[in-house]
Amino acid sequence: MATPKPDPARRSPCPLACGLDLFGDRWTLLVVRDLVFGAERFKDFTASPEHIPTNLLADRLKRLGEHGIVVQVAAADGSRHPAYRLTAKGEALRPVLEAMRDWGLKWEEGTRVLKKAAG
Amino acid sequence: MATPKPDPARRSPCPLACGLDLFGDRWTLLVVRDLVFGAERFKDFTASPEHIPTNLLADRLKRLGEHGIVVQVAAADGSRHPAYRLTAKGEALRPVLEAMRDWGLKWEEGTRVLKKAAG
DNA sequence: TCGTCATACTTGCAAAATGAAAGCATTATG
DNA sequence: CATAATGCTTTCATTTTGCAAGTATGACGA
Repeated sequence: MATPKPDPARRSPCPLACGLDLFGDRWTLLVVRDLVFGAERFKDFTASPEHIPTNLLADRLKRLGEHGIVVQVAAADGSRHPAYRLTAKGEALRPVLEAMRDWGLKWEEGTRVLKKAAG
Repeated sequence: MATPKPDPARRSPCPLACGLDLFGDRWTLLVVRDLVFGAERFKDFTASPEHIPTNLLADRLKRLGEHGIVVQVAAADGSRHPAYRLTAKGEALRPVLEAMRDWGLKWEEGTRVLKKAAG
């Protein structure tokens, strides 16, 4: 198979710019955070303190799915409602979240970690 | 001095959410990247391959200034045009950029580092 | 000092994204 | 079976983005 072409919509070959095209907004990394924290179901995400609008949540889950960061799996409890899980590519974002968390804790007054990450 | 209150506009005390309110968009961290790479003047930023619109660049430099991440300094070459520099708070974002860079390099096809960071 | 070019923005506007609210299937529960 | 919970979609006002053009100031050579 030929070498896959880089996305023509990409702004530059910079890995940072490329990442920001994917999760450079106010919500996407919070969804990833919730997944790291063990969220699986739609309502889990809406229960987070930031209260993401449901239309944005649906959109973000879809986008993350399209980019191989999230997959739908059968719910562990046998429910037929969809459950979401991080892929390896999604789990690999953990160091990004940790770096941002550390920065926030050090430089932004009044921030604190709310729970421990699952895993 | 009394304990400073947390920003009432803050979505939650989560350091991640707080950081995203500041740099959760497609451009802000690219501006920080350019500063790490040694950019100082307005035109330096516009010369980057992503070609940030000038109205957004002006807005982002202002916001970063208001949040103590960037300061205006006298230009090293004696010019009276403004020069921008990262503060310690801004330099502290370096691990965030590095984590995102590493993620992009590993998971996003065709990305590559364009230059070496200054400093 | 005058003219010219570069720099550093600001303004205007169309298009896209955001976010609040309500609506509505489908699934679970008593 | 009735009712509630879940997982979305739709609507629409507001905000943000991004392109293009305009403008004001600084730098520089004649």
